[in-house]
Amino acid sequence: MESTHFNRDNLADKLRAHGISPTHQRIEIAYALFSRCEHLSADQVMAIVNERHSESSKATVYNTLNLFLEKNLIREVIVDPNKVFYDPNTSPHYHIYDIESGKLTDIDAADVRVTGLPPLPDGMVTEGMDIVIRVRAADHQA
Amino acid sequence: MESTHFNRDNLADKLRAHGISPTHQRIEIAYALFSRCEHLSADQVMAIVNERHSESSKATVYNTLNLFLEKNLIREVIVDPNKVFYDPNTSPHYHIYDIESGKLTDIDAADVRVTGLPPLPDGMVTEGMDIVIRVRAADHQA
DNA sequence: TTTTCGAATTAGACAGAGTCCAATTCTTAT
DNA sequence: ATAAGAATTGGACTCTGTCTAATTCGAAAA
Repeated sequence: MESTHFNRDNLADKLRAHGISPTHQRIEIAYALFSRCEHLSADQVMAIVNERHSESSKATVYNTLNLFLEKNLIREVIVDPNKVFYDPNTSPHYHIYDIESGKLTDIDAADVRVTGLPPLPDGMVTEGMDIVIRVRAADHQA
Repeated sequence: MESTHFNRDNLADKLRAHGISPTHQRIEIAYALFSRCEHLSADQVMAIVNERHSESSKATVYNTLNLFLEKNLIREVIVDPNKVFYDPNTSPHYHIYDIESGKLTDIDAADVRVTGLPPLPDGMVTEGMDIVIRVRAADHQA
């Protein structure tokens, strides 16, 4: 099982599997996200993709990230009021957020159990649940 | 116990109790938040406060909301990538977020139990936990 | 009451994230 | 090879939020 190892070729397949035609720019953006398995903001993605030569414009980066979101290739994580993070991990999981460094860490949802939630309002359907644990280095005072 | 009923006078006391000198503008902003018990964005607060006459500038509204946050008079809720909501309810609670209307509803934390969370990384301390249940009207398709 | 001085407020310039648009350039099927 | 549609682009634009320097407020001292 080498499927965790992404290269441009199997990423193109992954895009096609999600109904996305794999253009050069889209593959580079997917590669940025999936090769390093991190939570990246749009401008981090842009910086990575354009490291060597200019590969993608700002508009394309945003278009593509939103397309990936729609097609459920990635998820967005909203913890910082200033920017959205994009998460290449789409399996159910929650997050630990270091409020000082801004670093995000995954928590596998499989082990987590939440009980005592009230019933949803009538005619409403769950789209998902986000849990964010905000943490801080113990020695720093708030 | 009529303490749930806020007027300008007991709001001034509430501000003082949190170490905030109660100016005219601060009281109006507090009144906007606490009289209606809703989740408001900064520009909603500004609109409410300036409904009749112009009472507070944009800078004051932002300064004041951030001051209230620091002094734990209110909390911020980050669910919408576009704007922060300010929450006059500081007792432990979570949120239901209607992704179509943007409406936020409180869930009392007292009944909710979360188990199976991994231990925190070494030297880290919890600042708090946010839970957001994203919902949608059942008939609308995603 | 008047003066004084630090605190609060203000307008408007600014910054950064993200969107929009019309023009250009790629894809791809024929 | 070509035409039609899709993707990409730069740059202008919007929106939320911050900053700054100047003004105004208000409480305490005189």
